Amino acid sequence: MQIHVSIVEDDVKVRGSLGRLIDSTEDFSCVSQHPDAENALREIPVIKPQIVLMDINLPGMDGVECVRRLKQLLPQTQIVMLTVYENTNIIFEALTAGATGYLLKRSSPEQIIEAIRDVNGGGSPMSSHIARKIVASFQKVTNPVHEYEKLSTREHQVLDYLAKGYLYREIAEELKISYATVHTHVRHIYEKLHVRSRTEAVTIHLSRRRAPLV
Amino acid sequence: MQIHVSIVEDDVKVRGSLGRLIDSTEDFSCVSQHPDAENALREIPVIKPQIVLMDINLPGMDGVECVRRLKQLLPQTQIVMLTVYENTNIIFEALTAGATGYLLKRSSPEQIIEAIRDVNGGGSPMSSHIARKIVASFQKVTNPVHEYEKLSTREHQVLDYLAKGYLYREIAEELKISYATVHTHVRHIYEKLHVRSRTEAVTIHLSRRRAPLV
DNA sequence: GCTGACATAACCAGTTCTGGCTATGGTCCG
DNA sequence: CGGACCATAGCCAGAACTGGTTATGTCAGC
Repeated sequence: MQIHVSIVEDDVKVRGSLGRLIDSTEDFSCVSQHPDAENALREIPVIKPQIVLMDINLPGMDGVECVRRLKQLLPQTQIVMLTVYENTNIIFEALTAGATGYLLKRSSPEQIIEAIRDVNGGGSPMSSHIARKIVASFQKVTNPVHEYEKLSTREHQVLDYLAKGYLYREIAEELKISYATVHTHVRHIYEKLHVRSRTEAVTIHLSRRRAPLV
Repeated sequence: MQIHVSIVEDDVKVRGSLGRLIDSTEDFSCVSQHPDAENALREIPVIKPQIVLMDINLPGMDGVECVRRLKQLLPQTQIVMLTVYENTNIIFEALTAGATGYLLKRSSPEQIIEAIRDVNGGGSPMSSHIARKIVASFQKVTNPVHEYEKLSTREHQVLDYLAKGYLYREIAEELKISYATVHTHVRHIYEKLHVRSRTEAVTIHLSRRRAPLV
């Protein structure tokens, strides 16, 4: 028996090529396509596909909210999120909302097909890159303070300068170390704090520096 | 009569070429060179040059502190700071510490000579790029809140997303506008807040959002 | 009706950051 | 002594940001 797949995606070109990809696969069938969340919520409960591919970014209601509602109506349906970027917060929200997998749009056709097969087989497909982010997100949520405390002395110093807006080059000069070393410290800081940018790290830093007074 | 110039610069190559540049100029004479602030503070008061070229970044005591002390000992001496980068904070500190001019190291030999002549003639040389930063710094110091209030509604929205660590691309998607427009908003925000990076803008943003509660 | 501010959008050229690696030497602990 | 950090440092590729410029349409206010 064929696996029925529905697609929710506002970009008509992406939607079309996904549909063709699915229909061109032996045991898959694209049973419906929806340009927005509202349309999807109206029609998918009737169609009852096994799998839904859902774009995160939709006009009007976003993909995450759509997953939340759809999952309530169709708990058996597996939903795989599609996104062009990796935003840790949204990944986390989508998963708690009920998504089963999480794929990057730049994934190859083979990977997408494989992912659908995986979900149908009880798996939870996601790029390894995203998988790490998810683990990180959970760690962040369940244990946010601990990680910050793990920063070494040097890493704290570097973070201080990052918060002041210094360039790597300037931090290197201030601390009399090389640019490469600053770079390495920054990477370690990001790993420990589970963030992907200076701003996110600084936000944590600033909030932590006030919190201890409580 | 010749203009006597002293140089404070830790990099021996830069020091050497500056010295040669000065000595190769008709009415200039490089009367001393110093590899660090401590050496400069010990010897320059004895030599009493008219002009001092001072590197901002020195091992041990930095150039700004050195200016502060040197100016106390030799109020008549004009000090021109040399730096490889443009950090608004340091520029401001150097000027309040007593520096008269501010030059980028990547300035041409002609510009450097011209700057020394300018200082000796009562001027205050600095690259136009730096001049703007200084004006901005003063505006920032004398009127920090006003500028922030000038942000338009859209700019405030964008700044909110910047603070959350969103990429331009993600902000564009959220607000349903193009990447280029986000870029434009960000530039306007930086101009109004007189900053050069996301982190600096976000720092102001976060501090403002707490302040009104007081 | 013009001026000024705002929101939108695009182009280009640098610069900076992010994230994979690998690697060495030091320290501390079990 | 081995293992686990830590601090240091380098290479590389790709992504993102910064800054300068130009341009268009809208809308409020004079």
